Amino acid sequence: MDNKALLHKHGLRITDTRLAVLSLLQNSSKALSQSDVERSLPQQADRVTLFRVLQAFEDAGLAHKVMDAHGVARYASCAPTCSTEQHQDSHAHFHCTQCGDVYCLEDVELPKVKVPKGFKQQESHLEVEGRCAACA
Amino acid sequence: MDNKALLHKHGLRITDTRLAVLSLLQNSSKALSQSDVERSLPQQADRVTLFRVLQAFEDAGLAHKVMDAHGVARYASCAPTCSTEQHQDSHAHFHCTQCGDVYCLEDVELPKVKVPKGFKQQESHLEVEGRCAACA
DNA sequence: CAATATTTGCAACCGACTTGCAAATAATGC
DNA sequence: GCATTATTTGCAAGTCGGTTGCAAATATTG
Ligand SMILES: [Zn+2]
Ligand SMILES: [Zn+2]
Ligand SMILES: [Zn+2]
Ligand SMILES: [Zn+2]
Repeated sequence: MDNKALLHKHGLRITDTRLAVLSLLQNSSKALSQSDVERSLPQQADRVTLFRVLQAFEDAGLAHKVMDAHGVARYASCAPTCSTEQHQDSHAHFHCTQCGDVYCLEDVELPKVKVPKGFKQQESHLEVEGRCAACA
Repeated sequence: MDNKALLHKHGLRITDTRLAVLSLLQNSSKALSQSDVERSLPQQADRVTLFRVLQAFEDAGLAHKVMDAHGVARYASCAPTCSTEQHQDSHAHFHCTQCGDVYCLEDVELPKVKVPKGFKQQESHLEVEGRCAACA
């Protein structure tokens, strides 16, 4: 399935910017911030548009958002099983303490945690810190 | 040991604002953002001062910083074993998806994760999402 | 109490995030 | 293809958290 069909399947109209951003995310080994996308995009697009494209991708289950160590949102493409209804991104993330880059890691079995009385658990995420290959 | 001695032990001068912020963190069941602190403080202080107080607490090992789901820093008081040299806050954190509040949880044994070749792991943190007692 | 080092408040700036609105554009049906 | 409609885009502008430089205020030292 090409990306036009992919966008359509997730209920989004096909535009040049969306196609370009989608490819960018798919071909990146790391999660990209909005400004990363803005800088890497072959064509140029307004910041607000990129903000909304990334937001739409997240809503549609095409990309998931990870906060980096500075609290800036970074996006990575989703597994094919993600949809508008539900994301299935249970994998861990690696945060480089030097350059700040964020990488998706494999799925991991997470330990059970005891929460205070009355609290309801939904999902858990593991965040790993360290140095990436370039910085180590 | 009272808080004056505690500040002194961590190499910080004793000021009214620092004492008040320290008590606030110690008596809070949740992690507090800078603006939480500003709102809850009995006395009033400039927001830059609070920023620097929290920053100093983190450097000194008196408080640790957790990013909430919106990428805003929240602070919680540290275990007595934390110091300028090293933090020992290996516990998990609970993030309420409704109100956004962050709570420190117990220590957990974390699973080993495989990272890409050349990457160096340092620390890992577990983030649990769900509803807190008030929101559930 | 004087001398010194630190902390505070203020003004100001930055970057990320967000919204409203009008113009441009994609999808739909003839 | 062409008109109609719903969506997307760009721009202006505003919000908020985080951050710095500097001078005034204050804590510590002796
Ligand atoms: Zn997903
Ligand atoms: Zn991921
Ligand atoms: Zn600590
Ligand atoms: Zn904590």
